[in-house]
Amino acid sequence: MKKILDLISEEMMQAFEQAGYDRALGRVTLSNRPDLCEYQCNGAMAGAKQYKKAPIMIANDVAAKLSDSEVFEKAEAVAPGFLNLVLTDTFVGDYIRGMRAEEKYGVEETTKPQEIVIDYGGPNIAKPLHVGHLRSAIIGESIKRIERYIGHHVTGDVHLGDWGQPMGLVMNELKVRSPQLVYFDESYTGEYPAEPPFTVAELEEIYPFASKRSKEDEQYKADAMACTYKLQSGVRGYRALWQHIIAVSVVDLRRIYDNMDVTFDLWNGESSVRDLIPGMVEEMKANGHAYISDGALVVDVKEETDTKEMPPCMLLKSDGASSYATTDLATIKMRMEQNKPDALIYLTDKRQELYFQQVFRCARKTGLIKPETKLVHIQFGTMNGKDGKPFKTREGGVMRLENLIQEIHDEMLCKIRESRETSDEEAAATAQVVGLAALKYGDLSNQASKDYIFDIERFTSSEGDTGPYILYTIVRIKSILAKYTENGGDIQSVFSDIKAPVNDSEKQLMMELAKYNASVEAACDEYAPHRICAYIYDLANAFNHFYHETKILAEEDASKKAGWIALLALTRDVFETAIDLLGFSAPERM
RNA sequence: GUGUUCGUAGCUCAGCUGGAUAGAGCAACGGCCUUCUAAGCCGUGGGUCGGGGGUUCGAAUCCCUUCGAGCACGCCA
Repeated sequence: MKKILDLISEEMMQAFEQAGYDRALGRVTLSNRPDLCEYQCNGAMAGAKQYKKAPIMIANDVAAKLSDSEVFEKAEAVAPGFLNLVLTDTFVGDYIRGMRAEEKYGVEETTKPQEIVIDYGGPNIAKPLHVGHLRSAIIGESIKRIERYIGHHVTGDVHLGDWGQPMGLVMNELKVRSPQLVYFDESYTGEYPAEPPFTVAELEEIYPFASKRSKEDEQYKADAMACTYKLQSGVRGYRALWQHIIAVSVVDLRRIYDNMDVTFDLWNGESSVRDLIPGMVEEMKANGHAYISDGALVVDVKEETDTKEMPPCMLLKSDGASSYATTDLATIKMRMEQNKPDALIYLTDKRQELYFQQVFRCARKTGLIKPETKLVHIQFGTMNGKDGKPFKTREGGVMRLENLIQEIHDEMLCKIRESRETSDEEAAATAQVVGLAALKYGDLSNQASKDYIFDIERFTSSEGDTGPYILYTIVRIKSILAKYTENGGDIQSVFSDIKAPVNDSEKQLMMELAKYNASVEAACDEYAPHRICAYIYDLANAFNHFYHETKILAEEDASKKAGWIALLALTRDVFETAIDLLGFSAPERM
């Protein structure tokens, strides 16, 4: 279905053409003076030079051609040369009825579905998720859903950090605490126990402990590095123990991500590509891209047009160990082989911008990817506290993601208790749903690339541009529809009874609904979930205004009422689809 | 130092390829519940768009400059 702005522009372009002007001047935009008109066209002013005519004369010529338009109720030329436009009720009503008839409410699926791998989440094994992991998970999940909705084939990969020094640290500490474990007996040849010798809680306590000690104790650090080496070189017991660490961690990670409605198709990690690294490095050496510089093996990624220093991409450190870039490059190699992607998307903190430039250039230069493969780094800003500095706990430490979610949940529960009587069970369930929406909406409504201030009070409030406000609006619609059904109405039978709007607030609501396809497509093209947030916020305002002005269930004119119920059902469906793209859902009541 | 992002109302943020009086929300103040969820709606006050130049009929938006802040700059991931 064409976008409403395109349809209107088409009508306007015809008028420009008929009046003897360049049709390209007929592009229409949303009005920036809603008190004067709904849409506007500034083409007459843009064309003034070209035709050596006063803009207002051009505008008058064009307006004359639109006097009997079926699209424009009013097309008025105003000084100095604006064309102020108001749509006909019929045109708006027809457009909305058209939306209702389509499965995706006017959004057109792409004609060229792409294979996309999106790399987000990025948790580390044996380390608890903290607030730094929040944005990657939330934004990545939303972008994945949006790209899928538009028709691409998307694979989400969590890309675990499961192969570096942290693994050695944890294993070494386990060895210090329980040297008798069979995993450390290198002469042991039997089966290893199926049960892990530790719990998640222990694991999470061990890592920070070991990390701290390794910075103070040289010998300890050396032992840990030896453990890392034994793991990476495949010593049986260490591999078995490592498997346990991964298994225990992943169960816990899945639980937390599940609670956030974040799901991954692949749970690959850095270790998944360990066997690809030597071959890849050899290849890069052989084809002359990689060379030794300051003892390290690097690939030059400078380009002529660079205005800044561009350090080379490092494949092997001077001690011969692989680095972050090496596993990322090997992962690209693996994905090219397994997924044959048209695009690879990464979500990380914006501080990694330069790093990803290096990796991307290296991948292109060395032919790891096809020339037409898109590499996209979506970078996001920091989540800050009210002081504008990176978010910390009251004690000044890094806050665990679980604790953050718990705080939101508790705050939400409080608000529910204040506003209405419910069972404990329902209150808890509602707090869960609304809290998640508050958190996700609070994050996604900001432009991803910018830092933002995390404020529980603000995010959980139902006033203003917040998740709870959106959900409350949806709940109001659902409530009316539920009552309509209770009173014997059948929503399905009036499904497509949408009529031309009868009052201004209804027309405003319809015009907001009509922007759905353009908003979703913009969000998709720009990888910008905040576009959808802005859209549903406007939609919620338009609906609440309409709701206030119009008594729907009390309406006696059956045909009018049927039209409104149909409009409400569409509004609800658009809302619920949109919030699903953002990664949350609405309760039935709140 | 080099590069990069940013600076819009007391606070948090919009502002699409330059266009008519710079928009929301929060906070403040004032209205609206016997009628579909008041977690709502309506209204009022509040801005030299960091400063200074320039391009343009027209600049928050484009260019230059200056001040201020964040971030990144080969062996951490």
